[in-house]
Amino acid sequence: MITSHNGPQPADFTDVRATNLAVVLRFVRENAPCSRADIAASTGLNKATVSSLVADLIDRRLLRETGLTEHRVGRPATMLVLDGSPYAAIGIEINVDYITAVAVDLKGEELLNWRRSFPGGTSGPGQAVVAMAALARRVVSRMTKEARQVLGLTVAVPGLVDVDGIVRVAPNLGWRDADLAGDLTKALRDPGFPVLVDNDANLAALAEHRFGPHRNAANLVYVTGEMGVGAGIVLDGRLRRGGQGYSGEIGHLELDPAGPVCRCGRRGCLEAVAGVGAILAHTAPDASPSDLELEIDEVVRRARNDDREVLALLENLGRHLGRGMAAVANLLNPEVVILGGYYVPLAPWLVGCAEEEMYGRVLAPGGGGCRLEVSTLGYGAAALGAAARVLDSVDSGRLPAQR
Amino acid sequence: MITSHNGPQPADFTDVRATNLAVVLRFVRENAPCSRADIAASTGLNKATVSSLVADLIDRRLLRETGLTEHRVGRPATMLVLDGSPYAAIGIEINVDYITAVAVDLKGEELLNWRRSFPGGTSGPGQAVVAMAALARRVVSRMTKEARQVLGLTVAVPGLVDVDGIVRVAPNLGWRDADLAGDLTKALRDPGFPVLVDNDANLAALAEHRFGPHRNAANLVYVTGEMGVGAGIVLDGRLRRGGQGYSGEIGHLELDPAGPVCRCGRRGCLEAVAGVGAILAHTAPDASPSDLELEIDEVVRRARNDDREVLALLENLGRHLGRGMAAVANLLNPEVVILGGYYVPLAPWLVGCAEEEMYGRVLAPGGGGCRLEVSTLGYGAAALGAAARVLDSVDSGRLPAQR
DNA sequence: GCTATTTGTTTGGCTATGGAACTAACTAAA
DNA sequence: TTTAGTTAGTTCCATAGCCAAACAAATAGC
Repeated sequence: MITSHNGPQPADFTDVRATNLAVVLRFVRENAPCSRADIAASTGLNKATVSSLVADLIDRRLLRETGLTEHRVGRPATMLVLDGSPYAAIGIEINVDYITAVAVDLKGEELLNWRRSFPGGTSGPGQAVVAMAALARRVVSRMTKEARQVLGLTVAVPGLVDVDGIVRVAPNLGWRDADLAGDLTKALRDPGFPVLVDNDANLAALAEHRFGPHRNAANLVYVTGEMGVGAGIVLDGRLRRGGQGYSGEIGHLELDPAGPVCRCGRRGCLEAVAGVGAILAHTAPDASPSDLELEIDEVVRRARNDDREVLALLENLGRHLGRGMAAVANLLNPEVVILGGYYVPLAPWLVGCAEEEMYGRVLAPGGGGCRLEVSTLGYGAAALGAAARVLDSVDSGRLPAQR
Repeated sequence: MITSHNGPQPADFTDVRATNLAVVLRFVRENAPCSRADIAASTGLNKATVSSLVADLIDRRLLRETGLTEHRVGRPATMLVLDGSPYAAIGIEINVDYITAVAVDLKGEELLNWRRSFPGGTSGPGQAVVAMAALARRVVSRMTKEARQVLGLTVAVPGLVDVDGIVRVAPNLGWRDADLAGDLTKALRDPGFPVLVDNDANLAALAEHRFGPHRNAANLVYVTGEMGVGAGIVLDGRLRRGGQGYSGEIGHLELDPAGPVCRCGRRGCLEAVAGVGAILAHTAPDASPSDLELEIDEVVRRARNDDREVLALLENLGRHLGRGMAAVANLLNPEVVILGGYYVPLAPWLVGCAEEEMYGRVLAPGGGGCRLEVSTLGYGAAALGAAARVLDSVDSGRLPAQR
């Protein structure tokens, strides 16, 4: 595919072909089932060209013909759909206490979703690589058994991942400067597919952009509330990682210089006043990070029972969150900000006040058209996004070889 | 040029040609003088292709052959340079008290830089359109007299400009929902070149990206300190405008809920604590907006004379500014944040403490590689960027017709 | 003057698009 | 049942524009 954004990148015919193959593939993904004639009419490509492109994609087993249309004037059309069966994309998410693996087919249909508990907190990625490699091998072998070719594997890490895929800092895992992609590739011994690493919020944003209800939005921000708070930024239809890959670090956006002390040492960081930790500090002051999910469940239970203290804490959190999101909305003007992670179960008590604060602070007329929404993708968003990362590279022209 | 970022956009041969023409043009812009052989070697295009492309560009009078190299083994090379003479791009910047017009040639050489005082503050863009049209006509006629073809005109406006070029709100000008591009096109009566409108900070960012000392940075943020504070965001080599075109509104980033009241009604906005108005409120409480420049000169004078009060105010402003820039750096991870507008003359007293605050707050290792710098483009940055906007569309493949 | 070297052009082959004509397969109506 | 009309998809050909290789041109150095 012809990439226009970074300097002199000459184009030739193979680029045209790749671009048009990707155009057809994406069109079918979004409009399946559809006919060759539909594709030609909607994309502007010539009928003959579409036929040639479709034949190519069928050869590569990316598309498949289904039945014909009936009971219409004129020759019935041969309908085309994405062929889900021959390929798989794998996404793995690692966190303090668990590893999640998902596999999806070309359509994005989830093929499997495995979660393994994982005793994190060790002093390096060594054990994690072993555990991830083991899990990945089992996923790959399952996919192979289903006669699927694995297109790629991406790992979502809660930390700073630089442009080369090196994990620079992952505070909750205790990692620094870990070449996870390299180590994992080695552990998998020539896996035959690319292994990538990226930040979890970035990948969750990608998942929303591809699979979420706001998949039409070319500009969206995904904000994840775990122990920390991170964001993934999609602008003009692509993930924006910044100069070194460290974009989206909003956890230490300073909201109130007189606020509570954050674990980073300063006061009033978004994370300290609007992270889920800000609530747990009151309701379960000595919970360990690995009990996070249970503690949140407890908060939800108390909120459901109209526990005054918890409701007040949640409202306070929501207001601070709304202020943070206003900053994001003013700076980036996305169509939507999507709350994920532990913000999801807490959303019923957060979103109202967060919205109120946010809309009141966005300068652009009509709030700049920016809505605040809650993720519907569940906890596995980052893992799903990791798989989506693989599909993205297919969609942008890196098709699997013919035959 | 083949744009890959927004949905199905099929490609054909003319796209390949346009892409490669743009590749050659950009290469020559950055490496002139150079030979056809250089271009082929560096871009990877075939020598024959380069010859054909260069011939085309010479036909369109975008390139010109200069002398030959001498005293080298082998056949001497015909050197190529951008042909500055036959074209011009016009940028106009409108502000409360003045209108600036600049014209540049293809190389970006400034052909003229006119500044007219303009009694703003009226209740609509009508007078401004008349004044701008008059100025534009004079610039155009000067360009025509120099036998230059005008490639386009862009207007920089201090306000929110939506994706269609409508000025939604321009507080200092008192405008709302003004179709400036349309009105100006009408006033110029079929000018024969495109007329565009964009936000001033966006365009200044573009100027930095093309002409500034950090022109290599694919990710940069330009922050302008006028009465308000605005930002222009370049990520992955292109201006990012957000969903509706309202990105970069950092003026009302809330830094301190207990801070001074902002003109927006809330407290502690970046604009209220780190806008130049925050100083003038103390040093010249009843200055009119149109005296801004004089008042800033006075502040600079007092700072040079070690006026304690002013130095303290500047340090305070710098610290707040640094905190705001830390938010930007954490969220976007640009290679550089460039301070412009009235921050430039005040920079000697601001940058030190702003940097200190910023670097201390950026989470990524090594500050994420993000530097804080001061614009060297002067007051006309937005007007220059407006002209650069025109050149950008040429560079991305919209070449003037042959002959 | 001869050779080596480098530049730029010419020629031919190849790929992939677009347009037009054509075949295919159906519905609807006479 | 035949015929006209409609839509789908293929075939054939012209064209654009890339690449590779051969070639012509112009120099330095011996």
